[in-house]
Amino acid sequence: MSETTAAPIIRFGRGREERAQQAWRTYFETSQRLRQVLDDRLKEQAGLSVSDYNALLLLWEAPERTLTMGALAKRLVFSPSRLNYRIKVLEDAGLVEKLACAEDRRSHNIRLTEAGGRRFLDAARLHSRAVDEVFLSHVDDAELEVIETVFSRIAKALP
Amino acid sequence: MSETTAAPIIRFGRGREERAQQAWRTYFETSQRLRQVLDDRLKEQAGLSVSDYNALLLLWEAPERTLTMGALAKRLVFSPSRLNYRIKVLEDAGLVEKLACAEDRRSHNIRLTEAGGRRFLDAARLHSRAVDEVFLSHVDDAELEVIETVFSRIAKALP
DNA sequence: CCTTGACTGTTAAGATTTCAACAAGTTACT
DNA sequence: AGTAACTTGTTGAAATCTTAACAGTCAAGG
Repeated sequence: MSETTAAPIIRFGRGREERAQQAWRTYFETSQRLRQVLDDRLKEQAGLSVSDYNALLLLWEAPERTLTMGALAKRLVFSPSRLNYRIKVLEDAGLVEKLACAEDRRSHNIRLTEAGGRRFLDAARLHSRAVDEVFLSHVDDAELEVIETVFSRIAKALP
Repeated sequence: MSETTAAPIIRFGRGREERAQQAWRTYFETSQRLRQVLDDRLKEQAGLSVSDYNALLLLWEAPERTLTMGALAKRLVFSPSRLNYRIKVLEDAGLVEKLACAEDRRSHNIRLTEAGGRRFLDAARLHSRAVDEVFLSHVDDAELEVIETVFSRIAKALP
């Protein structure tokens, strides 16, 4: 640690505050690595980024396998323009199609194509295996329940 | 998917597998939103991305406030070329300086400047407040310990 | 109607990141 | 020494993402 400063902000081993920040950091760094590993693996095995996979997942689950741009942008955490770009890519790859929307002519419906569905299912098999391997297999039931509880509580409180 | 017992076609009630995937998803989505919120907030309040903040944090803690490119790239989860670009930005901003390395002449030492240190401390105050608000304040001690335990276990097992 | 303001996406330009190929320095082996 | 293999970092081009400004549509009030 540092010797020069009189009152460093970062200290270890003192109160709840310090241990809490340490726990945060462990969580945060691991979380980042997890995402990286899963992303690399999915790209290699299925040629999809985790973000694109999540887009397909949301469409797969939606009624008619269809969602508007807005709905997608909100659930993925994407800026409208990022989504726009990404959808164009998925569209060019034939996984998704963009349709005019009758009720609201500003809006566009994005629908999973047949090929997109097949591609999603392939990826889902591989991805959930990877999630098991890097995450779930290291967590017992009680721990998993704590995680589920805590993170949904946090999600509710998020802006 | 379970090979050991006869797998029922129809399951009544959700098994560990389904609940586990649900917990994963809650964790994963919330995790993404957390990062987003903290990043936005730190950018607004201190003009630093969370990634850059973490770079400064690692340097702050290092002996001599100095690390090599390689050491930084590894701890941040950055490709060498991304780190290279980002360090150039921090260098231009005067927060960091790049020095030749005597022991290994391929290598470069990155050192936090005086201004970088001040900037880091400012950001650290704001950031740790934000972390409290969006994360720590929603987690009690027991839960926090579970999280610390689980995520360091996972980190150890990561490739 | 008709205007005003909000909502939904789109675009262009610039910033950042990835990817692949590359240099230079080190290490191990002969 | 001399060479091959590896490690450390850098580069340029292409892909991706952000930001700010925009066009079209809707919805509410006068």
